[in-house]
Amino acid sequence: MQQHYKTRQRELILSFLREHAECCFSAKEIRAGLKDGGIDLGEATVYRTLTLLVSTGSLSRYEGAKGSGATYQYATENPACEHHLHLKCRTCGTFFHLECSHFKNLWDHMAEEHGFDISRADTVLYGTCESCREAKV
Amino acid sequence: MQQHYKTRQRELILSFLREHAECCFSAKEIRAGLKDGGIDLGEATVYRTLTLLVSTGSLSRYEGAKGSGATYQYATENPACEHHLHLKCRTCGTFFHLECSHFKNLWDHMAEEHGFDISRADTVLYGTCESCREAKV
DNA sequence: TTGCGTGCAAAGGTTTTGCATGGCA
DNA sequence: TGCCATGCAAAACCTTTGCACGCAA
Repeated sequence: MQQHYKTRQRELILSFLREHAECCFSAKEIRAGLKDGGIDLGEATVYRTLTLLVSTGSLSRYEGAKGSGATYQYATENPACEHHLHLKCRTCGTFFHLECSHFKNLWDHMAEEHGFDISRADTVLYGTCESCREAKV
Repeated sequence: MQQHYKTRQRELILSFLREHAECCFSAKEIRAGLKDGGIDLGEATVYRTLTLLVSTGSLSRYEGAKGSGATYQYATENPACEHHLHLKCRTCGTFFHLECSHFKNLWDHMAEEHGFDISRADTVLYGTCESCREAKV
């Protein structure tokens, strides 16, 4: 197993995401966000760091929608996340976090009846949010 | 609203996906599949056609996993798909279709209690399949 | 000192776009 | 004939990789 050093860059990236734990950011946005704070990191470093932090469980990675790349988010280790669901509106692009115990049934059912272990952190349900549904009418 | 012509290329791509309605294909795979049949379409044409067919509802588009691109599948209009769920194993990459009435509860709950209209065709749940779970032990 | 991390530049893969030509209606 | 579609090549994007230098432990 390889060892990991604690570096300024890793701290910066992780801090940035921890301070905005309710949002998802693309690699580009993270880089831009840090740049706004006067910190300029290499592109490769950002990608390598994100990959590392996802593998250690510090971050979650979500596959991007059409055209855009993947997005990353600080992974809260709150046990409440067992019932946590991620939603993304196809129309306005908003990303929602939903706490609802109703979902536990689904995960359990999937695991017990279908042998599939759903990754809560990775999974995003796509659809249309309330505001956009109303706007369409 | 723009009009659409019925062209040989569109028919070919749609036929290919309809004949393999149980599978997902990347743009590259679709092109390769047609090439095996002696049909060589331009790259841009394939992408433009796929985008068009998704917008008309003939196809579903799924965001690809890390590294790979998006995949497309023939959109069956079977009402049974109301209970249809898509799963993708992060380990082996296998794509599963699962028919289970259990999910209707979730969709209904989402719509009624949270105002979010989930798109069945677009949504993919990520996790680990049975075989890979066993292999890990 | 040792070995991992960083930054730059270049490369890789997927998808989009510009433009002239081709084809449907 | 009038648009829309196709094909090629080039470009745009996002992400990864190679390599020399820098830095944590």
